[in-house]
Amino acid sequence: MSKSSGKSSQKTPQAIRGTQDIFGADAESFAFVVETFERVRKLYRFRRVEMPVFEKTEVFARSIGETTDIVSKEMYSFEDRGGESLTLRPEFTAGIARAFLTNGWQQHAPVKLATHGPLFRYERPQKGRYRQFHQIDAEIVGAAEPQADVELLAMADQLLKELGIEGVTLHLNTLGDGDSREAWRAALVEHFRSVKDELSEDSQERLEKNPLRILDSKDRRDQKFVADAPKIDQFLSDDARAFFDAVTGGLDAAGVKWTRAESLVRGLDYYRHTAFEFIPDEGSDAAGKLGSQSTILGGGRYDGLMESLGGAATPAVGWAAGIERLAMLVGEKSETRADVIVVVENDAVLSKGIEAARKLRDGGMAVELVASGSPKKRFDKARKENPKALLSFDQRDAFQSNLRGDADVEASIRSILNDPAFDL
RNA sequence: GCGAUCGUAGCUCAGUUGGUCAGAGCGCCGGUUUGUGGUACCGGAGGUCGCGGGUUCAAACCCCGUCGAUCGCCCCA
Repeated sequence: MSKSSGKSSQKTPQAIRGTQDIFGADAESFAFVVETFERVRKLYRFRRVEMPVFEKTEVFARSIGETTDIVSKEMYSFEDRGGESLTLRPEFTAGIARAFLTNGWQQHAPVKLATHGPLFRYERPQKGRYRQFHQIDAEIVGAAEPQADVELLAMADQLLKELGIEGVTLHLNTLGDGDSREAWRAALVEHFRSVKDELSEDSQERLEKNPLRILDSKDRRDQKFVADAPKIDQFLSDDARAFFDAVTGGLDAAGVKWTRAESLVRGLDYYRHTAFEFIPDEGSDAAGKLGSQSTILGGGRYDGLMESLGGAATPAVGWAAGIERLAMLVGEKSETRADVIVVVENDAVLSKGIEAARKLRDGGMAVELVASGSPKKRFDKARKENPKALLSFDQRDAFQSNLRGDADVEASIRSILNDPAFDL
């Protein structure tokens, strides 16, 4: 904005609530998370998949569960010009299931898939929570065996380690198979209904909508009833029991530390068997950085999902993690230093600066060219950036150059600009 | 949808019981030191103190509304 033009009378539009413009150190942390995920995912041979950001609304409505908050009030839905209801994806799993069915990926099953990108949920923004947020996601589709759960969790565990995130523990539970889950749910409803009047207002409502979530309640009034609520273990079929034992046994073999969380349930209707969340330990550094958003990676098995979309029964297991939350835990990632800053101290030698910068970049060096502003201040400006080497060009009586910096970088520069014209 | 806190230059913030309170640092622009130098000095641009009402002789400061941000509840990554 120049002095003569002054301020425009136009009002600058504001960013949409709950969206973010990520820049600088935060953007570096974000990129570090994604790059680490990409690296680890390849170690486990998960295949990259790109998904559309929006789908027909029914993809999410039918798979996630009509009564969940996500579907009933948190979706970004709109009609396209043909009058069809479309929705910006609130999660990855439903879209992946749809893609699996419509593209005939059964032929690849079991298939390990990984993706990442933006998701959208119409919620109140707060710490670590946005309306447009970003996740990394991993799924194994078409694998019924507990070994798939183990592999998936081992990858998650290794990812967190490679991100350098400490003080986080895998909380693990089983919801049993469909019948187990329903029996348990019925018993829970009965248990809590008998003390309904003593429950918190929120939990009285949960009793009708989503009784399993009463187990998660933070309200003191609910906790004593949660303690002696029926446990899923009482309702597990032999198969479900064996499945869970196989998962925990595999985790031990893989060296993944875990803890049983009997009251851990996930909000979405499609989960069966394994449910898990990586949660910061109480009082840990990580817990402090995340505020009230405690789960950094969560998922489970969703054997019933494909059928809800009209496909054949297909077992699958997956997880997702919020990139923003992970980025808060990986610490400051500073932007990389320049290898060289080329300073043009006199505009008469500008072309020489441009030429040198290009040649150095061709040679694989990260180069910044400083050639604007007060000529006398360019050098100091470059020094402040703390490059590995500093190359300055000037023209007084004659062209002259000056190079100083780390010995090895200096040597590379001299060999790349090995031309008398640069006077090195 | 509900609650709490906050909203002063591009950025981070000062502004005492309402009366030179429109400021500092950083950043930006220009200049000095006639120089091979990350330091210093001088000067400049830039703000209707989120917006709109109200109280008052007088409001950035008090009251109401509104918008926005932040944090929390619900829910969830």
